[in-house]
Amino acid sequence: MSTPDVVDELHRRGLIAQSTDETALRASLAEGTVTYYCGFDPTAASLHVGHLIQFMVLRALQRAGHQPIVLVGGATGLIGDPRPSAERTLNSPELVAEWVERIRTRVAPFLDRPAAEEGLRAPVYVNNLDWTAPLSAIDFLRDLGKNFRVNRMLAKEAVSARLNSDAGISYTEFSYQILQANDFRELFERHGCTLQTGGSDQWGNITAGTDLVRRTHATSVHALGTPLITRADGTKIGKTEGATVWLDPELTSPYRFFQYWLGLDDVDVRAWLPLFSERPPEEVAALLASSQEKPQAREAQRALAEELTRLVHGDDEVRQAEAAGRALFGRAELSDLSPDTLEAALSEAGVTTVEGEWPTLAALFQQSGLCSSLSDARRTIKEGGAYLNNARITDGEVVPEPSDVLPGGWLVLRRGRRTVAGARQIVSTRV
RNA sequence: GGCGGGUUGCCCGAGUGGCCAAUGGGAGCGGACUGUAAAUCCGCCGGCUUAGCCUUCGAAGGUUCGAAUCCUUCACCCGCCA
Repeated sequence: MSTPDVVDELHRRGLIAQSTDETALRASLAEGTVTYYCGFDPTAASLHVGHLIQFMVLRALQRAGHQPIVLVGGATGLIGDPRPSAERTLNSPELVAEWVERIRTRVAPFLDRPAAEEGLRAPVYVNNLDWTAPLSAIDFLRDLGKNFRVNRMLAKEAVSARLNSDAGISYTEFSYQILQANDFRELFERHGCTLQTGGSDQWGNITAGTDLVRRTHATSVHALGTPLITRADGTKIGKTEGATVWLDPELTSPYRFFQYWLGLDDVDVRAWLPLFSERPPEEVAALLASSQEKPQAREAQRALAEELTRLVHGDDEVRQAEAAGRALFGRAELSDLSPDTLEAALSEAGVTTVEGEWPTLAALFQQSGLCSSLSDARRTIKEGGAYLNNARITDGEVVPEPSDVLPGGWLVLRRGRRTVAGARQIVSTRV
């Protein structure tokens, strides 16, 4: 029995949108351990669910016995890769450095855990600031710049889109592809890295790297591009209620993370399940069939929510998130829930505390973050979208009654069908 | 350096002296219908002590009874020319 081919697996799951010479890549992967890398730029304090697909590729290759390198772009994050729309705002070096660290610690579990538990190769972490910062302008122009033809650089989609837009493009962002190309060259020289994976929106930068290695080392190295994932409604992955779904639990609670996947529509979950699930193909097929036959059961959504929450946040958080969901969306009367259950559920959903007297309900909605302003809270109440303990609120100017308070001192606030927060009064001890 | 064009609410984009808190579209939010789905329909979508008031149209000044709209200066962006 031959070992399953990792390229086959990636294709089956739809994780490959484009690649360089695939025959050569397959041969290389079959021949022995390949060192491969994927880079993440610190453009925010955390990665988000859109980045998960890169980890799926990294993990599949790791499982096949290859050596991962995770690059965090301490240098490229200072420059900014060209977005199709407009120039990026530069972030301060201090901030970028902070994000680099934060991202690096969050990313570890994806590859370190399999290394520890299954004896796979442990990832190497690198920061491109290490080799980019020492580059002088002379080095950059003489040693690197000579390898790049402006004609080809202009032809890259990210650049040409901007050239044809009102926004134009700065020399800074135009240079980005050279830095990313140089990363591949550095990793080839330092670690023998011969494969880069990344999103298809990065394809121009990725091939700039394979070209550079070919020019400077007369060697063909490889690249794999993942498909760009969009939702059925055309919006980007990972946005919900106007907010990004981050991987960092400080920014997006595991509960909300779980709810994001659970709330996917049927079209999206069917498209995404193969991409994001590492279950055996038969299980994935069964879930897809279930989604077709009895979509209202939402089995595919639930399976995906459990699997990904477990991957990103761990077993305990899956249990908490599920229990919270059951408590807050279940049929049970809130007053029948035990204080412990209620507290656990609400702390997952989001909690606000009030010192002293209860404010008006409208103010409570604003303080809980459910509404962005008092006006917003009043508006929501007027529209019939605000609930206290699952009962619609009609007057926002009243103060909660003692009889409203649930066991444990909680009020359950809800906006719309499914955005929930808890509020509790703190009896301030006299100073 | 010269000439021209531009900077409007989350995004795109109307608006060239009062009828502008500012048309329209998208995103978002709420309701109805559902399956914690999609589609659809209806409503909302700067803030507040909400039949009223306050602060917005790159920044600062100015003209005017009155300015997003006119003038001046500054900043930034785009294009053509040098």
